[in-house]
Amino acid sequence: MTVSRTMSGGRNVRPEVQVRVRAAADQLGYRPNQSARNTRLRRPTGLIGVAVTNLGNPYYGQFALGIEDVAAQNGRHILIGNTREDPSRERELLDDFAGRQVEGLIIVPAGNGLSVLGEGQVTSSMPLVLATRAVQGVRSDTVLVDDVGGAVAGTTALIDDGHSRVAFLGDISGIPTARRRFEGFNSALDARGLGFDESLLYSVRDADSALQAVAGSLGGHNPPTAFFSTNNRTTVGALRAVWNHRRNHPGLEVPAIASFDDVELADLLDVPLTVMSHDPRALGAQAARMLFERLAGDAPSEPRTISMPVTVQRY
Amino acid sequence: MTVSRTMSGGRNVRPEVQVRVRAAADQLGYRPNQSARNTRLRRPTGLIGVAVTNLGNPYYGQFALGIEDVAAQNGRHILIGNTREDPSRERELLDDFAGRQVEGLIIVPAGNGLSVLGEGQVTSSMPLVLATRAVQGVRSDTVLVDDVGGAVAGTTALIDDGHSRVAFLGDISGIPTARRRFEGFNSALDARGLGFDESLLYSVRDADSALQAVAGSLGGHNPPTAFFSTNNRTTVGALRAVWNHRRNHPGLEVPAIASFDDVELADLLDVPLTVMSHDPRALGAQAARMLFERLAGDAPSEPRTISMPVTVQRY
DNA sequence: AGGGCACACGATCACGTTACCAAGCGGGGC
DNA sequence: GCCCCGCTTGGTAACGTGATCGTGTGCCCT
Repeated sequence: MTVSRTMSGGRNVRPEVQVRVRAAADQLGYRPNQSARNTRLRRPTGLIGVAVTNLGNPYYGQFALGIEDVAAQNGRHILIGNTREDPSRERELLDDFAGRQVEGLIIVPAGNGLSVLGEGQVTSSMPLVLATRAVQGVRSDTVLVDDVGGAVAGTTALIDDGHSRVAFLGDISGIPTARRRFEGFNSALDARGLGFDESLLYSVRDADSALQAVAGSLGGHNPPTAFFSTNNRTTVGALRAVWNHRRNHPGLEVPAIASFDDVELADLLDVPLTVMSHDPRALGAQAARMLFERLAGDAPSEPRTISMPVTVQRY
Repeated sequence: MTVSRTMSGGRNVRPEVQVRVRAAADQLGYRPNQSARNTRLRRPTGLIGVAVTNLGNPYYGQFALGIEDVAAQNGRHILIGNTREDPSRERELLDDFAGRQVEGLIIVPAGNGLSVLGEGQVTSSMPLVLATRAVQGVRSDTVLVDDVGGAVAGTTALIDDGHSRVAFLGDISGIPTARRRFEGFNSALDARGLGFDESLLYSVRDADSALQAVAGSLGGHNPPTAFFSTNNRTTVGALRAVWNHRRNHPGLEVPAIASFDDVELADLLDVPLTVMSHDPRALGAQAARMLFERLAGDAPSEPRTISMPVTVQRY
């Protein structure tokens, strides 16, 4: 008990004894065992479980950074996992997180609406914040991006530039975010009395496939004059394809791109670019703040949904 | 005990009983408590502690992804922390990791050579792999990047292009990696009988300060004709500055950049660019493999150091 | 019938920690 | 001198789990 007291502040332990205890601890390499501590105390573990769909995407790096910042301020650590958009991997992670007694979860649900969160097993047992995507049937705090509004604004900007034939790059069957952006895209076309040519819908998910799709599209007959790209990965591919096209066909009008998500250096490329951007780090921080508010009991019992603003910039 | 047996495979439990146990578990939302399990078993926790210096840098996102991949293959999870190059934050993280009984550590030591790893407290108690930077006095598995060789090759390429006045962008006092790259840079100059003008050493650490430095340098008298940039952050700043410079001074020779680390889309910018690149994801995966080899007892007792190759590309 | 054996299941304890309680000691007020 | 109080210190139990062992049951072989 004297050791325990010493290690946790030393209240009611003679200073001289504390010195001896600490010296012995140093010499033996003793460190309090958090696992044991947690079993005894049923005290929070100080861990937050975070699951993202693609850790390698700089977007989620910034997102994780935002969470880490806020977590550190609150004396918590983050346990991070990568779902690769795979629901079964998501389930593994959630089970593991639950077993490790994390205090709360911040999850970017895996694609397809097949997220296992819908089953509500984990959900009910601990605070959860969903990020960037909602899941049907799950009532929890959620931080979304204004996908529809952003897509409307970006698409409208394209139309105002005279584009009436716009292709869409994104996996609307697999990724809910892409679906909502498609919604905004479509309603902006509608609002201006333009239809969408279904043959210009390219279901791509990464930079390479987007590059192929755009190159093919520009090489076909009656090519679009602009591309709507749903995320930073597809934008990189589209930019490369358009850049190649410009090089190979000097003098021709350069196709425009509207990109959801910013891409570093894209503003220097001299490709007509409309960026619908938001700050993933702020999004992560917001999600973390909501989680900690709930943990502290400062949140209303009703789940809250916050939508992060999307700004449109032209390059 | 019947519950315990059921939850861990169900050996020697009647199927009918197993069904009842699982039903009850589902209904109660019961999940085995990992903390308790760990105390009882002194069994590994399945956790790997990872500390990086800047989670927001896409470089470390890829690095973490490489670790996560290998960790998942080995049934482990990663606990990730951001040191922000701050040794005291590094200490906090390491103490916390140790207390949580992580099985091993993969650490990018915080800058300044002040990494607390030098004190050897944590080091001795569990397997450790250092990544990208070594720490004086610490004998452990290490995965480095061929900083010196890469810098020599990149610098030599610049010289072969006719550049003799090259500025250096990087924080050589704060970041060991920058120091080694500076070493290679210098020895390449030496080898060709060129000296380095100390006034062209810019101690910058992020994109903004690099942009300022390059802009100032190009605006001064007797400006350099090329810049050696130590990492992807400083390269982004340098590219922007050079790009602005080209726009404002059309017709003038465009300054060249040699960049350690690749930057997405930089190849499209029409700025003479030499990239000394390596794959951070492979680096992370390598570090993780070394750690798991050691955990499995398959590693020689002598610490190993692996150097990841650096390739030079021209754009 | 008796012995042996495989299987099913629960009682007990230990893992490292801390809450709680009890005991010892010294000082101050009466 | 006595009592009470506060500080210090250690004994004990309990957190949720699983290893070990003992007990009970049913089956097969002789």
